[in-house]
Amino acid sequence: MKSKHIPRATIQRLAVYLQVLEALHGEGVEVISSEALARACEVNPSQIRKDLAYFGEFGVRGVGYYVPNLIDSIKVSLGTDRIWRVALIGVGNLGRSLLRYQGFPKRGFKVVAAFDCDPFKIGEEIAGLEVMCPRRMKENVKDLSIEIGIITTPTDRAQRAANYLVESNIPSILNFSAARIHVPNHVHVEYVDFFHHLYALTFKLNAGEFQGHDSSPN
Amino acid sequence: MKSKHIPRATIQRLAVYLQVLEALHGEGVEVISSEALARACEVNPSQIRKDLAYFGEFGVRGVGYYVPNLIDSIKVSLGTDRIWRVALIGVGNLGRSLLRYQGFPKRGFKVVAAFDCDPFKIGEEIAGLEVMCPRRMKENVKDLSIEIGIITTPTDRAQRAANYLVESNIPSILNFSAARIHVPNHVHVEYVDFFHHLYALTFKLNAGEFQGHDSSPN
DNA sequence: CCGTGTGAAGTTCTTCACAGCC
DNA sequence: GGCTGTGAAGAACTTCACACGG
Repeated sequence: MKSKHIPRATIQRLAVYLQVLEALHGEGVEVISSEALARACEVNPSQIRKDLAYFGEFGVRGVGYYVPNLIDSIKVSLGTDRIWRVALIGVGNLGRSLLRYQGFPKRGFKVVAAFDCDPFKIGEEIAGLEVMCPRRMKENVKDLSIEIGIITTPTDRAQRAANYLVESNIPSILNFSAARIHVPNHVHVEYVDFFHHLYALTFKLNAGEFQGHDSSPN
Repeated sequence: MKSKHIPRATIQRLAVYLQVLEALHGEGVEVISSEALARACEVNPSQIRKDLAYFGEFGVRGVGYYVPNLIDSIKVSLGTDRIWRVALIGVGNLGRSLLRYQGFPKRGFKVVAAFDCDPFKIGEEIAGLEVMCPRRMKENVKDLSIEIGIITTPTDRAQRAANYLVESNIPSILNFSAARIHVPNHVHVEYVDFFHHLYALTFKLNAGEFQGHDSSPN
């Protein structure tokens, strides 16, 4: 199986497999079957084999998957076998936290530019980066080959931030603001909002009230 | 259509509709058709009607949806027509940011307890909450009727944090750590990890390289 | 013999198309 | 006339079941 359309859910699961595999590798696990990995990830074993099959044949029949190999293969599949260069726009609380966050490099990302339109913030240095004016984004970013823009502005500034990123030819956007943003078709957008997950919980909790709380059937 | 199984994707979309509707209401929009809302949310109009139909008949044929009504109906559907009480465990950078975050009340949540096992943090006051020892969680939480626990510990402490929450009879968990956690069946878990979204972007960017960057066909 | 890789079957979710109602 | 609500059709995703190969 090769180069068909790949479900979005597959990509999300690959990210989960990767995390779990790295934890297992840290514990010294060298080989794992789809069944064991499935238990750890709480998915169906066939699902794992199918997900991996989109990208190649990484396992050994009768044996399983060699963990370090599989980690590398998934990284290649997801495109995180290299460092992606990121710009951030919106240096509020969240923006600052992300700029200071240490975990980007080992996951394959590097923040190389920060923008905010507040004159009091422009020129400030955070985590080794000087905050710049977004009006000059295009020229400042030209030689940085930035592939991802992160929006951490307030809701009402998000669309303007997106416009700056698009004008600067940044081909993809991770949007932490609560606003829906509109961009040309060739620009990829992902939304991050943990309230969506909270709503998923409140919905399930509400539903559970009618069905009664029976305990785990094990 | 009533009380069938409701797709998880529907819940996520309802959260999006809610955000967009609140923005529109702020702009003075009083009535909206599924088609107009669909454009704003970038989904199919039938999808919206179907999603809403799971919960009732909120529209008027020939007219559309009355925006304030629809906002209220979606809140009831998601269970955010009231305040949910939340406990947080893990007072690191992320935990502190969340404790200080002002946006919970208007989305229907209130953080009422904070825990960390670091003796230097226990007793510290953050945003009006005293950090407590998780070993005493069960007794401290008994009369707080907490329904959601948020895990913001480092990866290697996440399972222990989850155990404390489960022992304290907190029925649902929002996990910001990178660890998969294992809990009894009756406990609901949601995972928040923005790297999943970054991987979705790197995957699409990689895929695009082979197909070439053609511009928006509009 | 065991676990992967994969067509086929099964299930779930989305979109269509139109009846029903304001 | 216009837009919702919804059964039916269609598309997408997941699971099964077994052939294949180490």
